[in-house]
Amino acid sequence: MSEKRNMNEIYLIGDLARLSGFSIDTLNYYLRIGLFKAKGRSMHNRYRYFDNESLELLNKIKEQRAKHMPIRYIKRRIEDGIL
Amino acid sequence: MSEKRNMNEIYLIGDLARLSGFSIDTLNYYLRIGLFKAKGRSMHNRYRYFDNESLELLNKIKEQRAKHMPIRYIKRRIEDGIL
DNA sequence: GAGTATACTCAATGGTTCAGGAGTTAAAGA
DNA sequence: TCTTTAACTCCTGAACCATTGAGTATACTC
Repeated sequence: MSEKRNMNEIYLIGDLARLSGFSIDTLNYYLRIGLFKAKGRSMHNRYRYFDNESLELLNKIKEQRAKHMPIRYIKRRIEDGIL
Repeated sequence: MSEKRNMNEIYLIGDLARLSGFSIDTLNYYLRIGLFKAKGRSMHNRYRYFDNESLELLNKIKEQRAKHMPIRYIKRRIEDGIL
């Protein structure tokens, strides 16, 4: 009942933008610089898929950015598994 | 290693068409008449998601259609859990 | 044989995604 | 102050998806 993990939702970038509050442009930028990655991709049209884990990460990124933490530091924290 | 189930792939209709051999038009028709259903949908753009289970069902449908089994019978078999 | 049903197939419209590149604004550095 | 850098933001073109409605070929029914 109170399980929060594994809702198994799937999102495309537009959903992720709506749910995270970031603009699609910002998300594309973040993807371009490798701040976060898609969980999968359509082989047919290269559309990217995301899930709730992507969303959780974006929420953390949002918090950090709200505190003016530079992206390069956020990126390192993610890579180091701290975030 | 030899697990065949739960590959966790996600497909859009174009992928499904390529993988199943049905045309997108045919798949849209099958969806329209309810022969099979999408596993999910983007709330943002209403794109439909499918998975390997969808693909397996389509392969069964393909077999039946190859034997000229009318769609209404196939549909009933699916509903009855026979197929 | 004419009419109907089945199973697609095609076409049009509108919104979405991607990739790439260029523009912008504010802050930091020299 | 002038120049860079950071972090977006905007734009374009090609491909894709959804929906709707109309067209078609074959099979079935009367």
